[in-house]
Amino acid sequence: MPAILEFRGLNKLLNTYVEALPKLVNSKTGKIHTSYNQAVTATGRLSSTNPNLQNIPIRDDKGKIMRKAFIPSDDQHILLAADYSQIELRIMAHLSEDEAMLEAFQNDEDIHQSTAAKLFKVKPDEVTREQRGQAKGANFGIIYGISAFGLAQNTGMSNKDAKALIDSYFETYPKVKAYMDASIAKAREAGYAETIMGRKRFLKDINSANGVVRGAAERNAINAPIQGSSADMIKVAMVKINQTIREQGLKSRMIMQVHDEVIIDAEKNEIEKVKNIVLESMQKAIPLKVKMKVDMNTGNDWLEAH
DNA sequence: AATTTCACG
DNA sequence: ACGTACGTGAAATTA
Repeated sequence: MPAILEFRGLNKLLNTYVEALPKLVNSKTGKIHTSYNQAVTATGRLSSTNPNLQNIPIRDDKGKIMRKAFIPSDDQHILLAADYSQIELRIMAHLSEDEAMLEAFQNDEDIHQSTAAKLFKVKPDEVTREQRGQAKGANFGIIYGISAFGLAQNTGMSNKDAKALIDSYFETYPKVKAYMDASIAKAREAGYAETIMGRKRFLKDINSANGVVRGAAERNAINAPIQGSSADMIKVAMVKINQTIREQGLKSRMIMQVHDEVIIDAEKNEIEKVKNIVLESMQKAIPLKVKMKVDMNTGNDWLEAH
C-alpha cells in the first residue's frame, strides 16, 4: 500500500477513535454513553453522536481492532450481537412481492449468489467470485434506486455493461422493476414516500422540472420505504426486547444499535433466555411475506461477538 | 462556516 | 444532452 494512503488510514483511526473515545468516558460510570437521535434522519433511522458508535471500524484488519475496546460490563456478562441478514432486500422482496426474490429468501439462499446464477444463467455452485460481486453490486444498486451510471461508477464496469446488467436484473426480478416504477408514481401523486409503519418522507422535488433534482427525489422515493421500513422493524423489535427483559426481571441490558444490529450486555446465566427473546423479537417484529433471518454471536468484546 | 475525506449500515 | 447510486457523523482542510 502506498505510504501516504497508509498514513492517512492510520491517522484516521488514531484521531477519530484511539484518541477521541477515551476522552468521552463518563467519570461516574466509567463508560462511554452515546446519544441516539430519534428525529434526525430523513428515513427514520436512528443516528448516534458524541460519540458516533454506529461507525466503529470493522471492514479493515487494523480498523477492526477498535472493536476490542467494547467489552461487557464485568466478567459476569458477555456481549451478544444480533443482526438482521439482508433486511433491506427482504423488505424489497416483501414490498414488491416478486416471486423469484421471495422464493430465494424462503429457500434461505445466498441472495447474491442466487441473483448471480439467475443473471448469468449458471448453476448456483458454478457462480464465480466475479459474478457474485456483480450481482451484489446490482442488489445494492436496486435498494438505492439504481442508475447504470451509478452502478458503473461503483463497480468499475463500463456504462454499457452496467446497463445490460440492470436489464437482466429486471428480467430476473420483474416485480422489483414494477415496484420501483410504482413507488415513483405514488410519490408523485402523494408528495411523499411511506414506510410499512406509515412514516412519511416528503419529497418536494418529486415533480421538479430539473431532471437531476427530480432524479434524486425519485431515488429517494424508492429507497426511503426500504431503508425506513428496516428502521421501523428494528425499532419495534427493540421495544419488545426491552419490555420482555424488564417483564422477566433480567439483568441483561440492550446497550447499542447499529441500523440492522442490536448489542446486549448479557448476564452469563441469562444468555439462553436473552438469545430467545432477541431472536423472537427481531424475527416477529413486523411479519412479512418473507421470513427474517437473524444472526447472533457472543463474545468477550464486540469484535469477538461478530 | 462550508467542503472534503472517511468511518459505518 | 445532461448528470446520477441510499442514509449518517467526526475530523481535517479550505475559504
